Amino acid sequence: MICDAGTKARFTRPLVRWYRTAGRDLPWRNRPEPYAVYISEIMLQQTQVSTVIPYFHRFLSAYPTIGDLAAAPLEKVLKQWQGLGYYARARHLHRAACQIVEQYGGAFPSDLKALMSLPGIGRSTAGAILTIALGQRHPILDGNVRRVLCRFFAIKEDPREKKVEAMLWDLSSALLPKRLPGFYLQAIMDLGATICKPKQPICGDCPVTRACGARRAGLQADIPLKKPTKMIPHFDYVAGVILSGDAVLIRRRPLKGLLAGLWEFPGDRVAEIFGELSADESPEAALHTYFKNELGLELTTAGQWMTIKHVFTHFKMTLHVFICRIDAQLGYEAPFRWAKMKTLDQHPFSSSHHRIVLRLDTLDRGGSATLSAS
DNA sequence: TACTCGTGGAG
DNA sequence: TCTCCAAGAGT
Repeated sequence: MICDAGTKARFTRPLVRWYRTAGRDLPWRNRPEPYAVYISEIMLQQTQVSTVIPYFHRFLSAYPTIGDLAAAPLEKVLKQWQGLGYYARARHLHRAACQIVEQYGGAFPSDLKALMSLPGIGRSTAGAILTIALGQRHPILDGNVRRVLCRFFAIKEDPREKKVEAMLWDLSSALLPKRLPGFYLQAIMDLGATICKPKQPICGDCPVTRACGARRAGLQADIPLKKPTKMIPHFDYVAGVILSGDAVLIRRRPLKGLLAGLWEFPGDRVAEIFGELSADESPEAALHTYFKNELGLELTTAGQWMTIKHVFTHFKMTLHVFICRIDAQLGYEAPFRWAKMKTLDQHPFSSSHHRIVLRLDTLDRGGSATLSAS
C-alpha cells in the first residue's frame, strides 16, 4: 500500500480542520501532562469514553500524581478501578507507577522503548502518550485508526493478519503530519468514534468522504473485515453469603487470572466442586459440598437468595447465591476474611459480586427483614 | 497464532 | 433478549 504526499494531504488536512470544530471536549485534553494522558489511555483500552470519564475524574482526584499512585496500596487502586473491568490494567498501572518512581525518580520516561518496557504499555499506548502529551511523533494503531485506515484505503483483507497489520502500522506512520501530530492523533480517533463508526458510519458528515476508498466502492459496511463470532460456553457458579454477628465472610481471589486480587463471596464453579462428570447436582448441594471441603463448615441454607447472570469476554455465568447465618465466627486465614458489614464496601469486588454487596446493604439497613428469600 | 482478560451501552 | 463491541496488552 502506497501513500504519496497527495494522498496524505487529502487525508490529514480535512481531518485536522474538521477536528477543530467537531472534536470532542474530553477531560484529559485539558490536562496535557503525561500522567493524565497515561491514565486516560489505559482506561480507554477496550472501554468507551462515556464509561471512562467518571473513573478518570475520581482516579485523578484520588491520585493527582504518579507518586501518589505509586505510594497507594494495590487494593485501594483496585477499588478505584472497581466496575471498569480488565483489572490487569490497574495492577500494571500500579506496578508501572512504582517503576517510574524508583527507576526514573518520578519523571515520566520520554523514550518510546523505555515506555513500552513498562507493564501494560504497548506500542499504541506508548505512542499516544508521547505524541499527545510530549509532542513527539509516533504512530498508533487502535481500533479507531485501524477501522478508518482500512476504509479510507479500501483494505479488504483481515486487518488482524500479521502482514496487513504491519502495513497498517506503516500507513499510520506515513500519515503522521510534521506539525501538531498529537492534534492529528486525537482527530483520527474522534473521527473513528463519532463518524467512521463500526456500524452505520455517517459518511455524509465525514471530512474525507470524497477520497475514501470504501465509500467510493460502497463497501463501508464490509470493511474492516469482521472476525467470525465464536460460541462461548455457559457455566453455573455458586456463592455463599455467610453472616456472623456484624460480619460477613469474604475471600480474596489470587493475584493472577480472572478478576485477580478482587474480593468475593466464597464459592466456585459447580462443575469444579463436583467434578466434570456429575453436572446434574443442584447448586445448593454444590455450595454445601464446597464449604464442607474448604472450611469444614456445615451450612443450612433456605433456598436461593439471588440469581445473577453475567457475561464475561469468553464465558457466560449464572451465579447462584445462598445466604446463611452462623453462630461461631471462626478465625479463617487468608485468603478468607471476616469483614464488618460497615467496611464491606471498602473492598474491591467484581461487578457481579458487588451486586450482592448492594443487596446486602439494603437488607442491613432494612433491619429485621433478615434472611427471607425473594 | 490464539487465547485470556470485564463491563455496560447501543441497536 | 441477543449481538456486537470500545483509545490493547500479556502470554
